[in-house]
Amino acid sequence: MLMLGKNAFAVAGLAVEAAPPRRLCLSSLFGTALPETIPAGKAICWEGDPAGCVFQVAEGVVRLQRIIGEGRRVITAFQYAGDIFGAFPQRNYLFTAEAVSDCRIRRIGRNLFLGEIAGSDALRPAYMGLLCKETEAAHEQMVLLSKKNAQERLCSFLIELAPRTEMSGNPGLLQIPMNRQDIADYLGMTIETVSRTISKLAAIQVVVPEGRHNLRIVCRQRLKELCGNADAFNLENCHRLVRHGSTADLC
Amino acid sequence: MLMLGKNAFAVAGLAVEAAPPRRLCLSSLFGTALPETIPAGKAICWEGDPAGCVFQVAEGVVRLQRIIGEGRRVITAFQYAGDIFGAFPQRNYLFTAEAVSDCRIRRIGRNLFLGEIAGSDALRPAYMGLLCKETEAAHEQMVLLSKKNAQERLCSFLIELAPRTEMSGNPGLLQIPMNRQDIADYLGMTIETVSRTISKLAAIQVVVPEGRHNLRIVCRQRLKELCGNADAFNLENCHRLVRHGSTADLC
DNA sequence: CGGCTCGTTGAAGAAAATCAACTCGAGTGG
DNA sequence: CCACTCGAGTTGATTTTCTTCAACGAGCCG
Repeated sequence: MLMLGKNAFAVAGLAVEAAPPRRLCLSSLFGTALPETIPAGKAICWEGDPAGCVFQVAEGVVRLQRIIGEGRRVITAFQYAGDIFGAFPQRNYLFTAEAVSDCRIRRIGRNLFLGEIAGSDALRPAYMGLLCKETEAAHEQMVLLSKKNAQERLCSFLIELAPRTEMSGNPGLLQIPMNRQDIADYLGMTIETVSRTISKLAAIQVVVPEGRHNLRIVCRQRLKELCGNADAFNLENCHRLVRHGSTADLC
Repeated sequence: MLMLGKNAFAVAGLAVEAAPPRRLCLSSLFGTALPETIPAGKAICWEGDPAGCVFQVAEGVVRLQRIIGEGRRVITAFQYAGDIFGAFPQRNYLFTAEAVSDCRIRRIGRNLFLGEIAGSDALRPAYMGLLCKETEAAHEQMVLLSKKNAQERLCSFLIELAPRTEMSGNPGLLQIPMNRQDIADYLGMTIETVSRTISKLAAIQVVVPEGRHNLRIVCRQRLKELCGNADAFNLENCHRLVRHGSTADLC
């Protein structure tokens, strides 16, 4: 039941093929492109290379990463089935993209992509939406890396992962396609800390690991609370604002 | 000589007024707007509010920040004279903007701004360039927060700050308009660690603090090396790529 | 001058990294 | 089918780094 082969992570990408062919949707631009198969670990594009193509994940998971000196790697984002990456109008890729699991991806030329968007009043808002979503994610990640502790980081990751890899028909059971090193490099921690933190969450009965690559969420509410996101604008919050020298009259 | 009042941070914004009135330049869109004076600490716009305006810093420094629960603040970016912010096509602001020092800013309506860009083949690339620069900065910040230690963070900050606030006529002398708490919240550390790290850099003769808000860079080359950025794509680097499971045939 | 904020420094503590041993499970080959 | 191997993951012990708490000092303003 838990025997997962290399190819076992094709789940949750179901909606992509069924996407409506209306040209309102950025996905439709990839409709004609033949999906390529990318084996796990193989690179799709390289940081610094001229950004010739825009990609869509049809199946599997892709990591976007940067390498900085002395073997340090930062994963800036994961891309799941349906996600489009490389669409930012940069001249060169800001990241190396690699398949986390065996993937199928589609690609189209960047000029074609941008041209279609420029020529369509319907696509432009969708494109802007994509850019916004990406920036928002980047900001969220900055907050995570800047202010959250190990447990909050991991919980945030799981909550973010849930809608992407939760098994339909088995709610609460997450697939975790990436290995511990990937998670660590995404969350700015070490594999040991990732491992320990998962164990700790298991100990307090918030999740139950089922093999290396599956995790059952026992108490989603609790998991959300452990993310360290302020949902309530409370008094404490205001005090700090003042302490930081803001004269904002919010309180 | 080092007596800096509240208003003393208007430097380095010299080029803005003199910007060419050609419509090639995004700045020209702000040409008609009257500069508003914003006292230090005052907010310019709020996170979550409808993004009604786009702003340009005419003079001074602005911080873009997010508050998350329990008094935690993250500064996602500083904006200096000439910089445009709030231009991202989000419906709502992703950050609260506050004046670090007394500022003069210009604002124009978001719809006007985006309309002008949509209507001009010359402005669109400039706008795209702005978005790219911002994303690139966000990625750089993720790397910093994810993998750099205190010293590397501070050095990176100083190197980034140098071209913005270095006093013309006195090369090597940086103005540091923001206080220690701002720097700490930008770099994901505490004021104490910021202070200690500056002292340490001073001890090894890389910089010399001159008062609270000025810093002389003694050895810029050394400072750059201490940033922890990989400039060389060295062997070590490749080994790690392999270790991380990449089959990339770079080596 | 005195009070105040901001910044610095020291000492103690906590969190995560590092180093190292061990476990588990998947794949291999007899 | 079972033993073996190897890599990934876990767990423990130790160390490092940064935070936290606390005291002190310097500049600024009335």
